[in-house]
Amino acid sequence: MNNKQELPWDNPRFRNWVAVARACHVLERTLAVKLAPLDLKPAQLDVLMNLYRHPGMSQHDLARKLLVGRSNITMLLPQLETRGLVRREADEKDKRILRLALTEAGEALLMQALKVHMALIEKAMSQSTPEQCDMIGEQMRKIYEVLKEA
Amino acid sequence: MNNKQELPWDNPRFRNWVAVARACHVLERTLAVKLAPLDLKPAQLDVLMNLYRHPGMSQHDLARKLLVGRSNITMLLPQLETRGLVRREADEKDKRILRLALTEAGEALLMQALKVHMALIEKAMSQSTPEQCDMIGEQMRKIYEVLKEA
DNA sequence: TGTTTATTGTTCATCTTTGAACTATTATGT
DNA sequence: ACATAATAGTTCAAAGATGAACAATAAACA
Repeated sequence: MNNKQELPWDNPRFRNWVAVARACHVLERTLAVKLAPLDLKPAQLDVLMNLYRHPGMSQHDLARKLLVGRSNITMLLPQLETRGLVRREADEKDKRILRLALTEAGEALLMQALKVHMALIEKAMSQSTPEQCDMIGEQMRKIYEVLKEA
Repeated sequence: MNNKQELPWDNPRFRNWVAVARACHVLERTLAVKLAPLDLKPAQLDVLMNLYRHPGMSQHDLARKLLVGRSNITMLLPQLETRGLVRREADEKDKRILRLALTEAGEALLMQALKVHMALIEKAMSQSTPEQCDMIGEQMRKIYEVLKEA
């Protein structure tokens, strides 16, 4: 029995995916540093971004979008609410649900943070041609679809 | 002053990078689930993989490879050492350094874990043609190089 | 209607991760 | 040689993430 059949490192798919993971990791890390002056962490930025795009989301919806547990959201939101960045109000029809939205301050801070985030992504993705960039996005969306219900 | 200049979501680079991040996140999450039967976490697998490829590494080297702090390694290794997966021995010339290597058991477990990891990556990357796959890897390596010293 | 099942959000104990301060050892510069 | 700086690893306290158990509410169904 040959345990070393074909080492993963000889497999292009493996090597290339490792590169993807490393690029992600280093960008996330860099983002955390650049976001520090705004007193914002990547996870918090993710929340603000999603609330901007989908105002009125429930915490459950948000958790699913962010691929984290509901308890994570519960722990994350009070910080943002206390800072006056996020508003939380009970749904009229379904008293279980809390509807989430950005405040003006939240939106303003988001815009600042987006500049930082955008600059970083520009730096990263400007390595590729527009065609390459779109192709990468397309493949990644496929991967997400394939894996999300596995 | 126009705060909404061009919203990031209108920018292909932004949207495509978000897709990359999401794909990474969901694959990492799935890997954690599939690795659970081996009582191994993704972070631990990363350690085993690196020690397999670079036996004799120091903890400092390992931390840099994994993009984590040194203290993280200090907390991570004793678990693996106690389970008999990793060996740690002092360097002769430089008494500060601990040289790391896999044990036989560590290598055996790594091979099992790699099958799981490989299967997952196959599932993800088989969405793309070999050319697309290589291109993605190439671009991601560029991104890593650009960002790692920023 | 009344009972059972699902869903939303919270709590809590546990495990990770992190960075700053610390010790021990080696390198550097005078 | 001696003082200073740099490096490897550890410790520790604080912050984050996770999942199971729970309370409140709503939905399903008999």
